[in-house]
Amino acid sequence: MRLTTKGRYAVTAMLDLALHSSDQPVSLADISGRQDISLSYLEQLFSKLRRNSLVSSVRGPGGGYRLSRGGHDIFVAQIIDAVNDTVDATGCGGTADCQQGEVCLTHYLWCDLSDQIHGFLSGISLSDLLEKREVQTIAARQDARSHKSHSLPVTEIKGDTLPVTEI
Amino acid sequence: MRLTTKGRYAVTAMLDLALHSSDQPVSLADISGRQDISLSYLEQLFSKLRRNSLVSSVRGPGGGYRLSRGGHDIFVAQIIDAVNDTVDATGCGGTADCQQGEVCLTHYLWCDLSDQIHGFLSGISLSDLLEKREVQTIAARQDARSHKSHSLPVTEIKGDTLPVTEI
DNA sequence: GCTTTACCCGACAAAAATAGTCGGACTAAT
DNA sequence: ATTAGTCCGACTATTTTTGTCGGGTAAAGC
Repeated sequence: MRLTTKGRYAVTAMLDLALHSSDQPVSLADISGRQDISLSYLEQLFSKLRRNSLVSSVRGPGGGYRLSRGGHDIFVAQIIDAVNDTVDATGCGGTADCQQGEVCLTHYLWCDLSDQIHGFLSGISLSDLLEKREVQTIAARQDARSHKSHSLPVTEIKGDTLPVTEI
Repeated sequence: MRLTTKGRYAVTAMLDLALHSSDQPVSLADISGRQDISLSYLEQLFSKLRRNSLVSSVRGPGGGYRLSRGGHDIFVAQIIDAVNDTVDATGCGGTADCQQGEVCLTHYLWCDLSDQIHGFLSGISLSDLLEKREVQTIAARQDARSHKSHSLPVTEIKGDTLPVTEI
């Protein structure tokens, strides 16, 4: 599993889709305008998302895309996996053509971590993200009403020093 | 936070360092040989790791690198942050020059996820990974002794379908 | 002191991934 | 028929990754 801007675009687009879901499907042009992602790039991404049956498409005028199922049943890991066409970059491709025991050791160490991250992201659904935001939006509004500070209403998970800019 | 092969190299190298720690520092040439990472690339990575005081260096013959502190006090997130020199790729660089409300909304949604992942990786130390591996190595040995099957002794976290190849 | 072994550092270059373009299909509603 | 949209492949530009090269500097051992 990799975590790049490509995955971010995909997740963002899916969130946009979840956010604007109604009886009408959402066109890529809309998403492109709202999220500032190029239309053609979105086409590439949604082609993969559709093949992984995360979205369904409606062609013709008034067409667009819909989530294939409820947001509570679509997980971040699935989205990222869908657009990242798994290039096995471990050298030893699972089939244990791993040469010296040492190499394999740390290779497996990394796989563990990879699995942990994947498992973590498999537990976060689109709905989870939306609900979280819902709560925070309200909180921020209340906060703004009371003392209009607190410029970045972002969840603080562990009291870290990280800048909240980039994943 | 991004998750690419660069970060994997860094974590792998740090694990190697933790694994071979003794009174003698470990040379990059050793790590390069064991982990099959080019020496010059390792130099680049360790330059950043040193500047982030995750490792300390000893120059001259017999020199090399050491973990700057115990493995239980070095976390995966720190390593990945260190080598990934944070390029703020959100467009709106935190200072809220984010234009239309919509854009900001999903932007923040993504930041949430980013923070969650970061928090998750901030909770995993080098020691955690090593201990986990320790347990599994023993388990695999026992397994091999009994019925010599079970070719990939990797933790199954959530009964996922993912191939255990790449993070 | 000299040599050797390492870290250090910046500039450069190849390769890969990302991001985006273009042109042309096809589909269905109006 | 026209039009608004998805679809699709090929092509290109940009950026990031990955690695090379050449030369430094510090310290140990002779």
